[in-house]
Amino acid sequence: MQGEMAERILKTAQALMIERGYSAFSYADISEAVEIRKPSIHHHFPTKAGLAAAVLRAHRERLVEGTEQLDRQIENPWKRLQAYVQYWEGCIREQTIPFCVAALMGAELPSLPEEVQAEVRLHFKALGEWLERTLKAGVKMGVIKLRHSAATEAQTLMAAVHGAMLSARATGSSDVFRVVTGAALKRISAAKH
Amino acid sequence: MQGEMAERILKTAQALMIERGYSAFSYADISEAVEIRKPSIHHHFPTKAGLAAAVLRAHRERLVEGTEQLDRQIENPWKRLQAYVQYWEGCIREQTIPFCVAALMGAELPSLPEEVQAEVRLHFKALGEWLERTLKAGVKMGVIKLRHSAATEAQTLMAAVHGAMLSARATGSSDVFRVVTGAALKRISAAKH
DNA sequence: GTACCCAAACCGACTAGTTGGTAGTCTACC
DNA sequence: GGTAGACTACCAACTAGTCGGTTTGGGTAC
Repeated sequence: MQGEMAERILKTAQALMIERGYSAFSYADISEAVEIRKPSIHHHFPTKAGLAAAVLRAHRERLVEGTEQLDRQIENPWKRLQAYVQYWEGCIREQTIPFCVAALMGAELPSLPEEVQAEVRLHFKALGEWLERTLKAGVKMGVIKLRHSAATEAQTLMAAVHGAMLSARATGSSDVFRVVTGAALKRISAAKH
Repeated sequence: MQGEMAERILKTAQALMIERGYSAFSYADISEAVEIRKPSIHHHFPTKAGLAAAVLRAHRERLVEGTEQLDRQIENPWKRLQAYVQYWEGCIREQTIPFCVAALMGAELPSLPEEVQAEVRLHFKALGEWLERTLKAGVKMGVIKLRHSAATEAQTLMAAVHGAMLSARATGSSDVFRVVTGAALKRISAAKH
């Protein structure tokens, strides 16, 4: 991919975007955290919009890679969804990645540069498609049962995850996230409970 | 409450906050929209944090008034929840209030002034409590049936609404919101479907 | 070996514009 | 004559981004 410094800038930018959103982080903030002069950041990422888009692109690539790995390693589609949700619960609990960058950018969407908006939309599309695919596979295997269309249930699940993230941030506790997403998964499980 | 100009500033500030979030709107923006000089805004709202807090306070007061009205006018608790959701669906469809200010501020919470953070938390608390109260009343009346505790189901419903708002903004369509919240309501309805 | 070239990485100094906020003044009204 | 509301003029701090220049390490021709 790119050099080590570019990688460090990307990582720091993501952390700042997650903490503050797009317009509340600056090149000066990154400069301080990465210990590099401000103009040098422009050398790696000429514009702020380009940097934010790169952060989102990397985030989406990790999503795709992560879900593909789940598809390979876990046979049961319901447990794949559980693993996805548990991954986020860990991130929120440990405060390593306390929010999804793309979801946060989604909230600020109208004020974002077109370049960044496009990346946000791609993330929602990619996540929605994986959820729908996985739900359908679960129904086929008899481990998931749905009351509505797979598309609707996928959107419902995504909304539950994003909404639970919001509540977790507002209340300052990962418990809400665990409880809400846990209930959402239980609801579509075909196993008796 | 206050004077007419203060009211206009509040209204404009809310619209800007909903569109852009906290840090991406400025006194200059309000000045242009309301047609008043920038320092005159400081006369009504000395600080930006105070203005944002006032916007959230007003928003919460409308929430409390609105839900109290629903409690009085609609006997069936399930239909009260439906009315609440339909209100938002209309706002999103007509793009009058395309997002909940408090939810958006919740996403940006860590970067907000303490004063504003407190108001955001109060909103989540007030909404959660009304949802829980209404769910319990519905169970008592036999129009709602729950699979989990009322507290969990209230948090689930709130997450569905906020997550659906996010998806609606990201996709630019109110359909997602209608479908997701519709499914969430159907799920807790005691009526056969 | 060494003289040369090049591109990537980096930096100090700077720009034009914006930010939230202040000081002091003017005016209209009770 | 006091007060509320609005104004002009201003401030220091910060914003993304630019400019010209230096350092560095790797290739390459002689």
